[in-house]
Amino acid sequence: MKPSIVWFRDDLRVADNPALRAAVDDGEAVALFVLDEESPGIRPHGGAARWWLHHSLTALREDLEKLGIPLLLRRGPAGDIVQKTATTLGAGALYWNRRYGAAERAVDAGLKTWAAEAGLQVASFQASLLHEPWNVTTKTGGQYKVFTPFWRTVSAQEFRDPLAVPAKGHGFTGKLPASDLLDSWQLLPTSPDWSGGLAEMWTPGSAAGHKRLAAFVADGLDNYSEGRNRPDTDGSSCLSPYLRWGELSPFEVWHALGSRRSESASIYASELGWREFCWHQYFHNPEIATANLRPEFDRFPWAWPGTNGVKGKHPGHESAPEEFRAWQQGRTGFPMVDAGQRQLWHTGWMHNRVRMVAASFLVKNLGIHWQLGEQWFWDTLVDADPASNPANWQWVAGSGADASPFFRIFNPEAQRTRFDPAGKYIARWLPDFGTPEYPEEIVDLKTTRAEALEAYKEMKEVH
DNA sequence: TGAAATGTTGGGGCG
DNA sequence: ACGCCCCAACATTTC
Repeated sequence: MKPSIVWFRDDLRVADNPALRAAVDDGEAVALFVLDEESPGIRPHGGAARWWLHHSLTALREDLEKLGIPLLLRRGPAGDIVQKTATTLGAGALYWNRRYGAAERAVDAGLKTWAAEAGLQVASFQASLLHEPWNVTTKTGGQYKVFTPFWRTVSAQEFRDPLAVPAKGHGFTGKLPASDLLDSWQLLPTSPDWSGGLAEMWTPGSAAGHKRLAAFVADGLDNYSEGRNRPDTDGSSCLSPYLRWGELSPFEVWHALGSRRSESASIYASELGWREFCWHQYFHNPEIATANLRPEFDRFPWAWPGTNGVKGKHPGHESAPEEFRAWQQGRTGFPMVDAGQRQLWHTGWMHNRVRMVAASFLVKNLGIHWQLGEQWFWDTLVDADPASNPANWQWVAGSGADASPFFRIFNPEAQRTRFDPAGKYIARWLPDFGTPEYPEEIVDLKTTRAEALEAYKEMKEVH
């Protein structure tokens, strides 16, 4: 009896895992994870993501061990590695859950062709999205560009319930090919080890994800419509990293909401909808992290255009690179922005409302291209994925599909009064606020706002 | 999932 | 009682 390989990617869980289920149903299963930093077009993980991945793989290995299924770790270009591993092992079948980036799909398609020629059974499954992007189209057959009609259509459709954890006793017990030691990948930071704050806030792994989900449904969901806006409370679900790494599936999360139809439950459900919407945009626009979805933004006169060759210089922003560093390090002199950046640096996560404020400030008050902000978040967030992170940055910048209008400019001070009225959030993350050490405001909100609107007008005027 | 500028309204003080 | 002014409070428009 030949073993089946289940190739894990962004689905680091044993529950609700159709690929794992297929492998187990076949007979004996071997799990494989490939750290692929070489295949062209696949974005290498950021620092915070590497930390999460290390611990997530440790947790996955334990969960698989309970089922008796061994986990092989290999590093290199996934196409070659999977092929070699399957050959060495003498595997009879190859299963995985689908991914949606163009480069990833190219690797997967190549392997499907190879497996079919080599006589292996091969199948892929839907696991990371509630709705496959190619199954969601407007009446005229195009992709949805506006969230509301997208969500109206999609949330009315049926989808499966989550699958149970497979029974144990289906693990492969024969001789295994060599596996890397997880430590040899050096995913954890050293000299310095900056991960202490991440470990304080997070427990990666599927078990912790399920625990967090249950706690949120019990304690946080009913107040979510208010709570999600308040960085001074625990109103966020904090499920994003678990969804990003597939430690929770969206089917499980949806299922956990049950039949609740409260306003808060609907708002939370629509956040899952935004996640789907971002992934669908990524599927249709593989270059979403580098190309404006609205091409007119290619002409936007950024003070600091980033790396995509956008021309232009806007008066008053000569020192943008230093301002960018101030933004990254949380010393802009605007407490809402600075507290957010310090929370991010410390925990690998930033409250969603504060993300919007910090992003708006970078793009509209500092005039710095959204790509630079996107790259910073990519490197520092534990929940950044290649779809949601760029899609949300383009949403803030106004260059996205169903984006916020450019002239919707957040005032970080007004946001602070509205959403952190007692100053609890600021006090938590900015111990130096109110002392002589706290930096001066690096720009004037009123004039930079006016300059941003002027730049936007300039972009619109060019033909 | 804004904010600022501009417009409108209506109550109170006052001659 | 009336007109006038002031100015919050709210509504609408604009960016």
